[in-house]
Amino acid sequence: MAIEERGDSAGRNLTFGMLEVLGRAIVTGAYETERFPTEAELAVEHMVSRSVTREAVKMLTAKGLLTARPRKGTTVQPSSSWNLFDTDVLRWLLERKFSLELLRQFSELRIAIEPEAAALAAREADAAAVAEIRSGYERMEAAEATGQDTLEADIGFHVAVLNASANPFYMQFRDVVATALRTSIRFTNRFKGRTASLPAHHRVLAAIEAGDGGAARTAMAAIIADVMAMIEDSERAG
Amino acid sequence: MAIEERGDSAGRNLTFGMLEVLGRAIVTGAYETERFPTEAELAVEHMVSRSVTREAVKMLTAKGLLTARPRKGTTVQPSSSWNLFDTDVLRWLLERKFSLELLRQFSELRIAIEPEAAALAAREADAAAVAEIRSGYERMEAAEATGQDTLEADIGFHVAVLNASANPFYMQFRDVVATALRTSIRFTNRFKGRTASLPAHHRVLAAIEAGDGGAARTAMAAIIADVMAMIEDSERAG
DNA sequence: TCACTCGAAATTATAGGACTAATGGAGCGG
DNA sequence: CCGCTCCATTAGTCCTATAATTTCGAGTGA
Repeated sequence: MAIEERGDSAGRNLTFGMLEVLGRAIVTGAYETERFPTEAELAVEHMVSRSVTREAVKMLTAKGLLTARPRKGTTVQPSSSWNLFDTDVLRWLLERKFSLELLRQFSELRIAIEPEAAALAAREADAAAVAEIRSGYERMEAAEATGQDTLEADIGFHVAVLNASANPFYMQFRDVVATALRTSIRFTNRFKGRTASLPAHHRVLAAIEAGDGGAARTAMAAIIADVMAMIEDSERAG
Repeated sequence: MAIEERGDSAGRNLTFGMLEVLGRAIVTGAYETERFPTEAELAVEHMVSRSVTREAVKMLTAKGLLTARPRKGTTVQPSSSWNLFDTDVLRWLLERKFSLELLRQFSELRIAIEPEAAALAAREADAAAVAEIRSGYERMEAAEATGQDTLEADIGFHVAVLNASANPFYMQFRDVVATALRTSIRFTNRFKGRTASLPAHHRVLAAIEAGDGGAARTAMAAIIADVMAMIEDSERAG
């Protein structure tokens, strides 16, 4: 199959297109049973030059999905060495191999990150960062009223809190959280009428504005715990 | 400068060698004032073919350090889009641009991750994972006695706890924590006679063996808080 | 029979040339 | 002054040739 023929978005150029195709194939387990093709085979199969093939393979290598050795060929790495905090890898996983278990594991991570980020934000955030959080909250209020834009508003709020932590390691989770929330909407949408709790989010905002780290941590923890409870209910329900 | 002439380890091949050289140069800010060279210039400058150059650039693109567009050239991305949880990127940062601030920010992340990982480990760890943690602790005891191997034993303990969480997102921090601890030894070594507290680590082990998540969380939090206090003391001292 | 060496084959790694495509800017025409 | 066209620049793509690396097996000698 030629890459240009794929119906969905193939990326800016042939290399990025091939990156998407191969990345998705790898995370969905297409090469768990059969060996990964050689450069030459990939080039023929996807109707691109060896240069394009090699560059795509190198990018996947950089993300931890592949290794290449002369004579041995190119092989898929065990999933334990994939970089899950690479937004491409995470997106492939969530879009193509979504599972409640994966969503629960990701939410377990949020339990660690976001309350602590909120606490940091309460201590460290400057006026602009706090304004971003407030603006995110107000957008959620507006979305609540109209029923539109709820997901993006929710994402905006959580991203604003991460940004306000003034710590690059926490800020790193921006894209990760945004990607995960956006792709899991198919799941959360099943719960009609269940939107993110405005009062809970307001408690986070108020605590950060007051500079109260402990209260911000507690309030954010409550939000994520709520998400977590919903997921665990679903897991029990099957 | 030809890559083969570099004194330090250049990686398995020319492409990986160039990846290291360019990656280090970028994170240390070598291109903050001057524009990033074009493919052709890089190839000439490093005396490699355009193929090698392009593959190295593609790997750096995959890690979020570069973007390339026709006519515009290859440009360095703002550090906010670098993937800090890529072990290469983190290693370049810590080895070449070490600062107390960076170490403190990283420790702030550990405050979020490791206590929660310990709590998960207490709930989820199987016998083999617990055995790994115990073995890590015993290695620390032995290291304490001989004064050798203390750093690697400490790393082993913390990595074993992350592994025991049975959550791939927490396990992802294995290499990151290992890299950070290993490269910050130059700093921690300045505190002669100050080794990781054995009793504190034993409390973590005992809580996990007892399946007591709350106690494991508290005990691990104490360990990281101790590290954090040391860093903040140093920051005040200058 | 066993171990050891050495050669051949497979596959990635490297080099380099030719051409294409995209894009930004200069210059030209209205 | 505006807008269009054309040109220069740079990454993107394709191709071919050769080198380097490593596995596997054939052969060889004890």
